[in-house]
Amino acid sequence: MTAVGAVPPVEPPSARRTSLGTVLRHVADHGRGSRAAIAGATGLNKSTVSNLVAVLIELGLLREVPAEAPPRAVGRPGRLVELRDGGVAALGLEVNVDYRAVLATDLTGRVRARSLVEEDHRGADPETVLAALADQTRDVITDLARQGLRPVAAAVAVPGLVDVAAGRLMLAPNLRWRDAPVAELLGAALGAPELPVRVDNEANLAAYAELRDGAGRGCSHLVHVSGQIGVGAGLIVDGRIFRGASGFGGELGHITVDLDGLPCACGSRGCLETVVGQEALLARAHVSVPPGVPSRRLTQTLARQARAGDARTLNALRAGGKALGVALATVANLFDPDVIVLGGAYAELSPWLVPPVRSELRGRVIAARWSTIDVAVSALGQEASALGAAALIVDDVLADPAAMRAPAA
Amino acid sequence: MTAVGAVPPVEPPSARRTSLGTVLRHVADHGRGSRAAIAGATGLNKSTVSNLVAVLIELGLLREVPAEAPPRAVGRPGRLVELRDGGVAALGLEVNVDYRAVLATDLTGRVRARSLVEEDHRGADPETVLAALADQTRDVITDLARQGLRPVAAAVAVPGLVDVAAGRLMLAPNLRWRDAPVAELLGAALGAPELPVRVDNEANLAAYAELRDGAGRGCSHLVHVSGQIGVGAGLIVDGRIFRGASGFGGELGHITVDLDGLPCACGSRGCLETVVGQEALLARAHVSVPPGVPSRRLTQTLARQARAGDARTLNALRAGGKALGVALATVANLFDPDVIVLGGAYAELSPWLVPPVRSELRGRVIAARWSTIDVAVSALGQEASALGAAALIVDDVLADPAAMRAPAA
DNA sequence: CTAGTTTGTCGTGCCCTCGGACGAATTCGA
DNA sequence: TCGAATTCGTCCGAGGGCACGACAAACTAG
Repeated sequence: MTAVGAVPPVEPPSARRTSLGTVLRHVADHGRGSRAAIAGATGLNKSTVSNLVAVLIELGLLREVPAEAPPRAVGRPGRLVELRDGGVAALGLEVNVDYRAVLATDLTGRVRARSLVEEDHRGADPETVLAALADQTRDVITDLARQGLRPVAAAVAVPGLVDVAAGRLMLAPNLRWRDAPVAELLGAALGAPELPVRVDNEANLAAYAELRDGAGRGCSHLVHVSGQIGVGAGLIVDGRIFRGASGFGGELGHITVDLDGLPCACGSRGCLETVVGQEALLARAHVSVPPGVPSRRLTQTLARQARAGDARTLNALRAGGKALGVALATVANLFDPDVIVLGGAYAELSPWLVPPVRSELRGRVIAARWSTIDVAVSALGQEASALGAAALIVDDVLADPAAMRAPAA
Repeated sequence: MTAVGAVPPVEPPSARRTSLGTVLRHVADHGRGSRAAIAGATGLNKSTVSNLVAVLIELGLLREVPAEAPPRAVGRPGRLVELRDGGVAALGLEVNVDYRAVLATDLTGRVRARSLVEEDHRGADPETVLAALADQTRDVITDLARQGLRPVAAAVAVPGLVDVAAGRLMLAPNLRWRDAPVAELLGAALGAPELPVRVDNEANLAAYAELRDGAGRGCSHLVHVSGQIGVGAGLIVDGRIFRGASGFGGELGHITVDLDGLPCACGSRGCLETVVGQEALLARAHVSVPPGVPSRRLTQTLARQARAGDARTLNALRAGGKALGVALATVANLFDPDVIVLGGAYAELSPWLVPPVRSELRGRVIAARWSTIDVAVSALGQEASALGAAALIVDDVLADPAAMRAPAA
């Protein structure tokens, strides 16, 4: 009676779940293979793998490769199985300041449907915005249905502090949202209660996308810097999203790069944002900012002026690149990542930012003498966060395939 | 044939191992309890728990509580089991610049034997130093034997970059060691091949000790700053030691706090060490440093002068505290820890360092508005790293009790 | 066409956990 | 003082799940 609050902290691992996950994960990571090869690589028994593969095919997650090139080895050729790119799909959603994105991938990570709406959400009502996002999502789902794909879950990327467990957006200064139950609202608006909805921070998910499908493939420790309105970082530690004790991890924009620097909106001085935040760059480059212009257009203006050789713009980018390099050197000294990925606006500005960043890293990172840190540029573009959201769902499926229901006939 | 390199990546989880671990871990975390209570809390079946407890008693890890106060509930009273503080012991060792420490704890974490030798190891031969450490360890082991305790494994804390998997110390600038096979050398010197030896970084282990037995008990994310000769940090992420991609994580001493600061020995400028490293503090406080004085004495000198109200010393500590606060604000913005622990020399200097650190954190940490970060002072002293090393071994036992052999009669 | 090799499946047995039944130990109430 | 109620620990049987070995299938090499 007293122990009711202490119900099973870990639900029955059930052994089966982990085994199914082992096999599916192996196929996802190493590509198609025969049952015998999978058994050899995972350490499971051949017959066990056979059994597990049968279940996974039944669940619509794997399929036997229909025909194959003539085998080159002696002996009976194996019947290859691979991830099924039909059947199950993952939804990746994003609400950001001036756009909404929805996309869906199959298990292999390929995008099968997408939808992007540019709209300014600043100060708008969460219910309204999420209802619009739900409409978009329904369109994507019907598109999926035409391809024979069935979504199993959705993840939403939002720009702010998230309580992941509760699916709530605690605080999003740029949206001017506060304590919005995103998962609940979106679930209601979708009218599909059987579709689980997860919520996570946009920077974290962009970092995850880089890890899975972008510049950080194969890495375990990654830092993704996204210069949007502010300067945020998504951190991947040991292959998993790093959130910190209370979800505030990766606040790169307000680390101090200059003790006596300019005052910042946060109340401090010399924050990174005061040098390489979008407003700061525009001001230094003397770009006039009419109200209501989406931030991406402003980045394009900066890039155009830099390409044209405008001295003030080049100076702004040089100073910004140096500050960014100092900040990233600090991050590198603390986190020791495999790779740092520049995303968001910084991807477009990378020709001018990367050289000073590399130079500062060389000079300031202690470990640089032994192992150099890769500085890469994101190629995922605006959809990065939504891609990361979908990847999160794909990972859920790979980790616990048994949680899936078999496809309706 | 081709897959030989890919032998079982995870050895048979064996189900039993994890179950034994679940039960033992529960008792360690929640204290003594009856079999029925453990079953209720872990979700395992009563009979299963009975079975597992019997095995753990057989292994010498648990014991039934001999007598107990009269129970206050109706029904048959449970027979309580608790962690056995006899039988199994964990060895925590440390080699540092000017001392060697060995201690042993029982499973409950209580120190049962210790040994400390002050000696300058700078430039000394790894073989010689580790042979001396092995002698010390043997003395501790005989002391343990008198108490009926049997060591099951040892962990060594070293000040430098460690390849944890290989048990090698790659680089220790202060010791002037390079690529020393610490685990191997110590194992040979001990002449006890059945005693596994692990190696880890001293700052990491001190942080772990704070998490387990010190100021960070119950936290999951912790930063431990140790001001010794240099300035190092140990980071705990999600209850586990954070090492980074290549083991360089937590290099706090060389993050930039002042763009135009003093040049640093590392080749950069404005590193934290140039302000709050021991040399910097001593220079600013105008303390003369005769050669060969252990660093701890110098810290005591600083503290004495500060207590006496020496203006130059107070100024040095004020400036150092501010720089430390700026650096820790950066760490907090990135890592979002529950608690920051000041250890090493900073523990002794904490009366003068903590106020400016707290003040900078308040002003510069974005999350400080919602959740304040605790700044604590280490109470573990010089033994912190060795305690953490022993805690690591205890954790190994708790995680996989079946790896233990039954005590010799 | 035969020997050799590798693959996938099937039957058997073991390990481990669960669930229920039952004796044991204690409190409460008559 | 004694029985009812309650809770604890153990025993026994059942079933899930994996490993092992045997065997048929499929293919190459000569």
